[in-house]
Amino acid sequence: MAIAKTQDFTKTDIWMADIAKALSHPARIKILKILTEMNVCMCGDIVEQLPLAQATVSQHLKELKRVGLIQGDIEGPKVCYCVNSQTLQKAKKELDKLFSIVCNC
Amino acid sequence: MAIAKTQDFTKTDIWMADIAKALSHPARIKILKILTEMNVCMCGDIVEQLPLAQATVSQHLKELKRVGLIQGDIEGPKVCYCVNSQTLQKAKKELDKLFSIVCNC
DNA sequence: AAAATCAATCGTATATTTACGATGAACGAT
DNA sequence: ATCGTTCATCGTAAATATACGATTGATTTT
Repeated sequence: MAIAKTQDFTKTDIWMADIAKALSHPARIKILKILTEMNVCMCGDIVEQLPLAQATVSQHLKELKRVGLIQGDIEGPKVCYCVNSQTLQKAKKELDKLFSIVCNC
Repeated sequence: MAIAKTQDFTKTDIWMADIAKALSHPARIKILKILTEMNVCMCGDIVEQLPLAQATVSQHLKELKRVGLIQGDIEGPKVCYCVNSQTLQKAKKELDKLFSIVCNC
């Protein structure tokens, strides 16, 4: 094996990249905003505000759920989505750290 | 055409998503850190610090260049890469705005 | 001029992402 | 029990991303 070649990425960098990936589609950024604006937050409501089919929106919600940026609570036939402030705060903190390293800002 | 269905994403959300996409790989996050740490910043130096082939690193650099997060100045046979503070600052600003909306943080 | 160095690009394989219609599962209402 | 609502999942197609070896082009060194 090579010397430095084999060194893997840090867990933090991997996590950071994963969060960034979740944010890497305008629909998902918009979804976060919608969830913040609205009191009620069913999938249908979100679909109405996006130029995408229900199946596609559901997929985007799944991706946001995967990294913990949102959560969905089942209420009968509906699912009430909301942002997960804890994960968002952690993401903000790590992003701040990254930006303070790479651009002193 | 439908009522709300056709409304497109905002330019800001698209830009934000694009920046996030550029950050959505641990190698690219690591590259930004390497470029910050090092005075000299040739592609070869970066390749040495990553578990990836030269061609792959070049591809990642291209993606970072695409969104303007880094720039590469040709110096003879070498290319001196460095972060673009201006874009990074703008990204930070927009991210801060997003986070203040979606999580009050 | 020839050789060496550096990095982009080409060609290619594989995996992932994005999008949609259709279907299915869960639940409330009738 | 049946029907309507809601949303996840399935199946699938197309596009994009990731990775690498090989090649090419540019430039410096010999």
